Amino acid sequence: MSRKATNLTKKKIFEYCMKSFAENGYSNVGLRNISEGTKLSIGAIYYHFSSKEKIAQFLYDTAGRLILNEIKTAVENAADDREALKSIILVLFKLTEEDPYLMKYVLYTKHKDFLPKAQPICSTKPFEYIKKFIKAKIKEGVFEDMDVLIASSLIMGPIIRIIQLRMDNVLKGDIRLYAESLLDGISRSIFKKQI
Amino acid sequence: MSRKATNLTKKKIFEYCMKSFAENGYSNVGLRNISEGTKLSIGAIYYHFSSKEKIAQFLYDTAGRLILNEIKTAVENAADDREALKSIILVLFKLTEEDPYLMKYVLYTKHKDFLPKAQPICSTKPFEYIKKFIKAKIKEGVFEDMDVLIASSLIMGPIIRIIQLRMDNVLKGDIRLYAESLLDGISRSIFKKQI
DNA sequence: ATAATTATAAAGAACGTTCGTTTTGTTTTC
DNA sequence: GAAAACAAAACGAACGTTCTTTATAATTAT
Repeated sequence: MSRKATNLTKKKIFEYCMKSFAENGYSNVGLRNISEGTKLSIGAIYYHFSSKEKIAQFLYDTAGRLILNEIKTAVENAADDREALKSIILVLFKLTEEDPYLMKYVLYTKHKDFLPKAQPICSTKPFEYIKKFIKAKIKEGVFEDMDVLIASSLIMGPIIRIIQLRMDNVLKGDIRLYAESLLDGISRSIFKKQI
Repeated sequence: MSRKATNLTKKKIFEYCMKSFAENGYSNVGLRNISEGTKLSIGAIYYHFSSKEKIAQFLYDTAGRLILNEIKTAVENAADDREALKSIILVLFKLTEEDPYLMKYVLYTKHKDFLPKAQPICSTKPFEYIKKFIKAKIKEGVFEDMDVLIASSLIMGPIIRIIQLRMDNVLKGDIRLYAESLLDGISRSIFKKQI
């Protein structure tokens, strides 16, 4: 089956580039690096991707889609609002622990460097979805009444920061252990007080 | 005055590179770009900096020192703890508005890409200083008792996030207008409740 | 069913550019 | 006239991409 073989090599390119771009930066990874790392010829790589930029494009789209799906199902299956928030934290923390290169690629790579019409990370699909969720909760009166971007920053800011601390190896252990404590802090900052 | 002329051209290189690295990314800015942008020859640039990497190194150190000083004086002159926190926010927001390229360079540039033994942003001097401040406040019982890195994330995470939203032009206006609202949120998450 | 043909997949050398750096030379400044 | 400041050409290496060739698999014809 040639199709299967094709997909396998494409996956090999995908995985190596995700890892290498995340670790070394897009500009520091050349076609010859990719060729060595995947044990494929440059010709083979160009057979599957028409340019280096297309690889990055593909990584970006795939990563975005994956994260969005994970968050979506987590939020939709949550019992209440606090659980939904917890789910978001845990999904992102889980991805950080189990697929760190994906997370590094998404959060660290300056996509503007190679994607011509770059949408900043914060305008990407997963974050747009979360923003909508927050907007709804403010309208419902669950969250304190404030600018949605402030609320979004109060929620996502600390989460992303912890993830970065983990990726920079400042935090050495599994960050899922911090989820509850972080959730407490975030909750205090945005949930409306009970009277 | 030859020394003065030297410092002027060095400053010209400094300022153009700060702006250009921040906007286009270190790897996308070549010596020929710098030469054009500064109206200096490549030889002149190499007379002042022994390598391209040294320029980035110099920018990094200068920016770090500048931010640290601004934060230090702001915190030391604050009347109380809440004011200190507010000062940190306002100093960083002010820098974002008045020196956006410096802020972009510090927050966006992947320093690991060109600085061999890269210390992550979070371990940089200004952030270390803030971490110490937070640690003290936890010990004093001013902040809730929690892991210092969690507290640090709850404080710095939202601030940095707002700054990024501004730099990505998602937030269009002066972010200092959001300082109070952000401070409220952050305060709720970390200050110990009064009984 | 086997042979011929055609796509597909992969290899690797070669191309033209651009990169950071070096070298050599010229103009200033004291 | 010596040192400092700048200019500009040239260097080798590395870059992304293209081109030509070869092996393998799939399809068709006999």
